[in-house]
Amino acid sequence: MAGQKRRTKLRDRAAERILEMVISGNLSPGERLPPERELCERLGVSRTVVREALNLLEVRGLLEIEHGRGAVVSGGGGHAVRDTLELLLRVRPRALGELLEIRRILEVEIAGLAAERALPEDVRAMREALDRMRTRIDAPEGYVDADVEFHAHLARCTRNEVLLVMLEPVVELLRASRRVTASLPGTARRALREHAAILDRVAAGDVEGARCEMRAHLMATARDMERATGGQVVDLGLRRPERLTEGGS
Amino acid sequence: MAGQKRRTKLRDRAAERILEMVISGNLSPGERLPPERELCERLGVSRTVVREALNLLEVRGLLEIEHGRGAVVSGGGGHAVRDTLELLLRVRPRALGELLEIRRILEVEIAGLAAERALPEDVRAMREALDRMRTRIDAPEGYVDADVEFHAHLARCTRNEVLLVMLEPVVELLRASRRVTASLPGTARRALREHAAILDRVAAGDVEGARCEMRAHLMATARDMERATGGQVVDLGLRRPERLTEGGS
DNA sequence: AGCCGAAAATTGGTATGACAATATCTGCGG
DNA sequence: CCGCAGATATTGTCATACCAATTTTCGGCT
Repeated sequence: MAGQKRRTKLRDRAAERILEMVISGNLSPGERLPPERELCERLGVSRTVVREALNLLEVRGLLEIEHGRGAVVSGGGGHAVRDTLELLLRVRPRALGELLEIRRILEVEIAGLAAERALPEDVRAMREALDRMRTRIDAPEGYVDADVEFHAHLARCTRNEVLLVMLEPVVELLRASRRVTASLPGTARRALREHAAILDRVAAGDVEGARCEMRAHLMATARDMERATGGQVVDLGLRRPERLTEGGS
Repeated sequence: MAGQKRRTKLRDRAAERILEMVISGNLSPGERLPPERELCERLGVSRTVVREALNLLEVRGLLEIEHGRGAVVSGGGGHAVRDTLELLLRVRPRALGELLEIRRILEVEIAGLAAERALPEDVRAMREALDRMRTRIDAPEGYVDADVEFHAHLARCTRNEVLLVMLEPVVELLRASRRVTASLPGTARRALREHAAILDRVAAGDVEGARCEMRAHLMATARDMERATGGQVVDLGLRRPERLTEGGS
């Protein structure tokens, strides 16, 4: 026979071909794919199959499909990993502690790598982020945002996008927890000091020092969290009645 | 109207409800879900929607759908993360180097955590794996398998499943590369020595020592790979004409 | 001409029904 | 008891129709 067995679902083969179209067609993020009906003709399958294939690629993070507009190539594709891990957490909540451990590992190394690779402009931008943090130190909302931004920027210094992708879900999930710790008196100011210390070591290119400061910072944060919750494992607001998939970037 | 805006796609709301059914129903991995038609009645939507919802949950790793049999709850859910990262690599191949860096970070810490948490039976099992490795040292196939198994078992010692999930894709992708380095004369024997050294430190509970040995091992491996490929970035056989999704666990 | 809004065209979302492909169960005959 | 063929259950694919959101077109008005 010409083709092998039809064991693989049509949906998957269609997704594969669409993926190849995207890759070989050099479609940059933001560009639109042909509409479903046209893909049907090109691939020689029904619209059902094309839709399932597009859905597959959307869930995997390659596309973003919008009602009435079409499917566009997604940049980054970070939310795919995040959503997957989020689902994992909802099925097995005990995985949260494990995720925290991974975050600890990665962030410490991130600090080290940042010390190796940060450019002057990175340092400058982070100083500004730190300043913004300082001004909003009494507004919990803005403070948490600035805090997250600081960590994100630090990660970006590593010039490792995949690292960013793998870290993003964790950070996102921890937003709520930071809000908890930020409500404790004094912690915000202390965190600010620690961030400054990290940035100082990064700016100096002191790899081991940066790692060390980050480790200290994370340990202090963990201690705060424990204190704030009375040793309980935190309920990080994982209830999400809707939005199993992602909407905006 | 009772319900709020219809902004969220029916597919997503259906997936959410099915997910809740799985969670609240305490369905263990391996158990079957109701057939599509029954879900249609229960959720009050068409089969189209139910199918797209099930597909979503399958891609996310919660389910495994088999033709003619139905949808069963999947254990682990590791392949979901792997497939997502794999797609990322196909769209942006340059991400491979970044993934390697992440692996380096994680494996070093894994060695440290293993030294903290390995149980006697773990050590025993790993010694056996090492012995199997020793006997097959001249058969590249079996050697690579044993090597991968050693690293996997080490990761399992951390008692951190999520860590395993995040590491799996990387290891899987690196199988091919290990085959390359294993073909160089002497490397297999040297890797064996290094593995033994790591295990020795783990068994002794020497956290820093284990980290150190692992770091040395990875550096040596990287050097070999560089030597074997003449400094080229390796082409790790990422071509996969089919199977965008996963079949077996 | 230029602006604005309604109508038309485009495109994804949902519903329905039918049939094919595959797995599982059932009962008959040996 | 075993083996095998048919019946049954369940997912996979197709075709069609219509709904909903968005974009584009175009005609009327200023």
